Amino acid sequence: MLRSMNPQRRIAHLDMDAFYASVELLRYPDLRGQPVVIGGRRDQQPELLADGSRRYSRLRDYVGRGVITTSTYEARALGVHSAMGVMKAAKLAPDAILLPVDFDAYRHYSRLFKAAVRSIAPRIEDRGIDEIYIDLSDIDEESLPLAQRIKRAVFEATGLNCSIGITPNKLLSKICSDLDKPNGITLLEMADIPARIWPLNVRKINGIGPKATEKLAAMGLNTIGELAQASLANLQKVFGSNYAQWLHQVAHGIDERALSIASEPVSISRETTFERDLHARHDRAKLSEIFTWLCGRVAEDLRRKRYKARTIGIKLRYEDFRSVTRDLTLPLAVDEAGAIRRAAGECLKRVSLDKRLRLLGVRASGLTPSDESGALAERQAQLPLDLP
DNA sequence: TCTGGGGTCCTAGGACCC
DNA sequence: TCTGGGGTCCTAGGACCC
Repeated sequence: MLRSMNPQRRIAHLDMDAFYASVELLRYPDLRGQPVVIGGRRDQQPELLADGSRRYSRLRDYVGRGVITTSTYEARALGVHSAMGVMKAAKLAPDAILLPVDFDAYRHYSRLFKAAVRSIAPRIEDRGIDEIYIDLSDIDEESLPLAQRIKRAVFEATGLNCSIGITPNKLLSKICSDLDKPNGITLLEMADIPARIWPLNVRKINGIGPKATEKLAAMGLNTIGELAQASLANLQKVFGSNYAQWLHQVAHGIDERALSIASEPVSISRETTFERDLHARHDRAKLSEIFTWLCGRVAEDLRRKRYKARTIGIKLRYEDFRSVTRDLTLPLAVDEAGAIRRAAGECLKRVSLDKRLRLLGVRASGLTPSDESGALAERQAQLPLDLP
């Protein structure tokens, strides 16, 4: 790769601390210092009382499906973490405050913190609502004061804290931004890898999830250092050759990936988990209503973001949590609710509807910018004429 | 009282073309 | 009626991430 010819890079990973929960604390400062979790359904807004105070929902009052999206550090101390079912969290922390998610607010603060960082270092890679990579290679300033300056700019723009890792690549910076959370700065060089990275669990590596961690544990490999000492041949017996080679590299802290400064979406989707499982025949009207609604939302999203999609797909999750998907690629790209509904309806005919469903989703992929798709279609139509 | 919603990337097989 | 590879597109599922 050309990248390896470059002098050493300096890459930061910036991660907002307990982002959704911290945004909620800006709005409800009286909750500061308390265990607060964000998640569940969207219907438990705090109630404003006559004396101006608020009455909040408690975790113990919640009934139904849903997971925790984020929690404050006080709630985490009680064992409540992201992706945990709300009902399970309620057992651990019945008195914790429960707030509904408000993505519009989080997107607003997301734009603010990213703009603040860009004013100092313009080359950033978006990694979702609450984290970014920053290329600091061309900035003439020592890492520690630079990191402090970025953190200060983020705080001044949002009132929120973040944690930053600075290392020669994305892999290591991602690990490091987590090492001194919250409100931390971690700097690391390649020479520090044996002392500071190798003792960590393999799960700390972005790209090693629950399945790979379990397989590695079965091989007796728990720390990144143990993974680094493992033979490539042994890894290849358990993992595919590509993944085995990647494991071997990342264990040594090697990662030449460039930052992706601009990107186009690959797919746009909407899905919903029902309050109770629905049956295709018994709950036909309800299911049909939700299906049409999802197609409408996907159409809205496509038009708002100015894309058309040539492939429409559905996703079903059965009561036993098994999921299936079906796709249909159309001759022309679409962005209208009716066309999406028809294509998704065709997909629905190809799945079994004997068991009850807990989730239904609609997905649009094969995206083309809608501004140019007309011109593109014209060009394609002319193509045969241009051939010799 | 299990297990959300929005994504990306990879693999693998079959169709089809050259 | 005997058999190549390579390339692209489509579909389905799964791991992983935030």
